[in-house]
Amino acid sequence: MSRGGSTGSSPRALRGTHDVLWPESARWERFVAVFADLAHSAGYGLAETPVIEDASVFRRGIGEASEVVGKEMYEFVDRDGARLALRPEGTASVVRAYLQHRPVLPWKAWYLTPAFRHERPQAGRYRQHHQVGIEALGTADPDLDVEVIWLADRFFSLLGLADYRLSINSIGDERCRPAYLVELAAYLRSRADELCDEHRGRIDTNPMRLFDCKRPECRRVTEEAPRMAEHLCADCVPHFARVLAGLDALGIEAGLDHRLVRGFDYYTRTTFEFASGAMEAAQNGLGGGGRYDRLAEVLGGPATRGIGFGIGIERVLLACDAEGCFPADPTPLDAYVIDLTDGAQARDLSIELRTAGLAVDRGFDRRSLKAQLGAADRSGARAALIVGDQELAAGVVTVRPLRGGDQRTLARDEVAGWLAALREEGP
RNA sequence: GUGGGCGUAGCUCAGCAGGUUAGAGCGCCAGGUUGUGGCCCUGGAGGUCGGGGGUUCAAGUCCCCUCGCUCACCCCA
Repeated sequence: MSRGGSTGSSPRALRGTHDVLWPESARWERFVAVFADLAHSAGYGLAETPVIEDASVFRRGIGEASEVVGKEMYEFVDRDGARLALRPEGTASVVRAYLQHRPVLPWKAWYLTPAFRHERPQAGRYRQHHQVGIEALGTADPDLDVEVIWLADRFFSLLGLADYRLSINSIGDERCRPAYLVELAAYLRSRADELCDEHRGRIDTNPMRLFDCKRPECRRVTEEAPRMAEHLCADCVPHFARVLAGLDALGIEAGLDHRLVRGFDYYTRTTFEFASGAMEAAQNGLGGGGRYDRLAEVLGGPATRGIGFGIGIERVLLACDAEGCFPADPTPLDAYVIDLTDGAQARDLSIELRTAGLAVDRGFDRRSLKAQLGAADRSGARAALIVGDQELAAGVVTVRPLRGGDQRTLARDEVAGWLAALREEGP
């Protein structure tokens, strides 16, 4: 098969996108199920919102000066002339949905979504990746910050991950940050000639963005920069202290990182990130989040505080691979029906058993017994059910365990019970 | 956006210094076993050697262009 994109070859998934097929997809199903159960256990309900939004939702929410909006967002004009965008992250959409429907506060939601960013793909980085996340709106209580961070930490441990670390910071609020930004910008201007070209121009538009830069020249400057955590106001100081105390009480280790400002402009106060220690630094970010107490206002709604996080599914599965945890184990079939007559027996028996709550596949095309048994073996079914002319005439089914055990003949109405018992026995 | 590596069967790859109809293993299909999977044996299907152009008597092999994949930088999940 041609791997080229030239004439004559069949279509491929677009660059940076990928298919997740069985059996690998079994892992995704479990991943999402574990997350959903955890979210429900803390009072979070599913929020399913469109992946496509008016571009302003993200431009205003995430920030015009952010990398994601500035050079990565999929944005286009549709047939009606509207400026639309494919969601590059989950939070802005959920807050938009909150503002539109105004559920009673506090409001807690979880989500599963693809996220689109136009970048050059590499290991663990895609143009369409997938995230699960939660958002909680309507309270400034720092214990909510603790709950949210605990949920992320709990999720990782439920997957069996152990080698990861939490970084945390507070980046202040509308009361203390403006003065800090003035001081920061002044400091950065004083050392502007030492900064990388790309970030020198950001000093006045968005000085905190420079903390994200990994180039050594910028890092040297930002390491010695004034720290937000040391300029917090009388409201932010106790908030952050309460968050740290809560994490400590829960036994969650958090490393303070004064450069942790996150890539989206909507964050206030608490910001945090989880990184795997089992992967290369280029793709070790498992997830992150923080408070966004101003986001609802930026999107045109009433002041509504909020906090949440997003977790990258592909990244976390890579970390699981690196740690050898959370294996994929597809749910096995209870039975595979083999019909040696005209096919009507497989048609009717398989549907009868499925209706009774069993997982059943069957052979098609009237293939030989040997071929159908081979297919039954490959299907992973616990048992093969054989109906040939002899069984049909006698009203029975030959049942053959495929993982050890003796073959026997059962009356047709005994088969479902026998399969249920077989399921109870083993995996 | 910038740079490196790589494109031969569904998958993993071999093809020595350019030389007849391009190979292996795995997988798939069929038969050996007229109704019994896994092991074994035999056979079969499956490839415009990513695409285009060039050099040559001759190109999977050499050259150019192009597309794609991949890894890294940046940023992030």
